[in-house]
Amino acid sequence: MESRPRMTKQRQVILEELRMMRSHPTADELYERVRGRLPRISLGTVYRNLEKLAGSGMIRKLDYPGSQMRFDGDLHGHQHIRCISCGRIEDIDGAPEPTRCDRELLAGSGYRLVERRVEYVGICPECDAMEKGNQKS
Amino acid sequence: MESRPRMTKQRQVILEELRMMRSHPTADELYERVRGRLPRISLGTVYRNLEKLAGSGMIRKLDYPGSQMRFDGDLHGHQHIRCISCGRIEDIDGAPEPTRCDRELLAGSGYRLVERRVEYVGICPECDAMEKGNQKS
DNA sequence: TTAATAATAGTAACGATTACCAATATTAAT
DNA sequence: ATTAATATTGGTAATCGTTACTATTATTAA
Ligand SMILES: [Mn+2]
Ligand SMILES: [Mn+2]
Ligand SMILES: [Zn+2]
Ligand SMILES: [Zn+2]
Repeated sequence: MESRPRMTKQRQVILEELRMMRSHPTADELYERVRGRLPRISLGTVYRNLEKLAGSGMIRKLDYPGSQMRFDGDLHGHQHIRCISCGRIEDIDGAPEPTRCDRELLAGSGYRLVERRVEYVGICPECDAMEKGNQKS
Repeated sequence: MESRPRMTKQRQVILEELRMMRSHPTADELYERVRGRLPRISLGTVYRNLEKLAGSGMIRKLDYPGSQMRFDGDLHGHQHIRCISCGRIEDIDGAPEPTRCDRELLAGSGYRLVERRVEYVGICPECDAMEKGNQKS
């Protein structure tokens, strides 16, 4: 009835490569990377394994609105900021997400609060410089 | 060079219907609704107009991770909570989004903070009751 | 009216993700 | 090592929300 996961070469390499990267790659970015070591791997396998690994808590899946999913091999508690210009996601080390008057705010809704996500959106230094360069007005 | 928007029957009806609805419909939900008044309208027209209306600030576009876009005809400043079970989005009237130690947190990143989104995720009363009913264990 | 051109309906294309399936690799037991 | 059970794979097709295309129509200002 139950099914034990098997540590395949593909799963191993995907996990290793993701942990090596400091960035937060999309599935196909990671796919390209992994192909360096396993040229015959398929994109579907990458998706499948990322899903499994995220499900078992070995990696983090980051899904932000309006962009494809990204993955994080760093389980250390940290926040992220996303660049609205290029989509890059950077780590923010620091205090865990704060909580406050949320209870009061939600009191009337009848909802059972499961998660409170704080999403930071900004412009990364590179894009900022670029925008300042191409100023039209 | 410049282009002035035209108030077509379709745009008018889409805006009216969205403003009437208290829910936060997806494009195709709104499409079904609008077809009651304009049977020959196409889904593409609904998408196109929602985009235009959102761009000009006449409606709000809500894009949450992992689900299709939703739209809000209510411009009054308010927050939302989304049910992770059924996807429904409900209004939360109350204080505007708080801000605090964010500056400090972001100081080291070099990013220019554009927006700080607080997303509430929970279980709506209906889904909560349903889950309590279908308990397996 | 007229002319200029947004906007439309219908449909095809897109891109990220998932589903399918016969072949293969991993695991645990022999 | 051999085996048997089955999780996983590679390759590909399908899905689904959304966007792009295009000939035709409707809106606007003159
Ligand atoms: Mn990270
Ligand atoms: Mn709302
Ligand atoms: Zn950037
Ligand atoms: Zn619900």
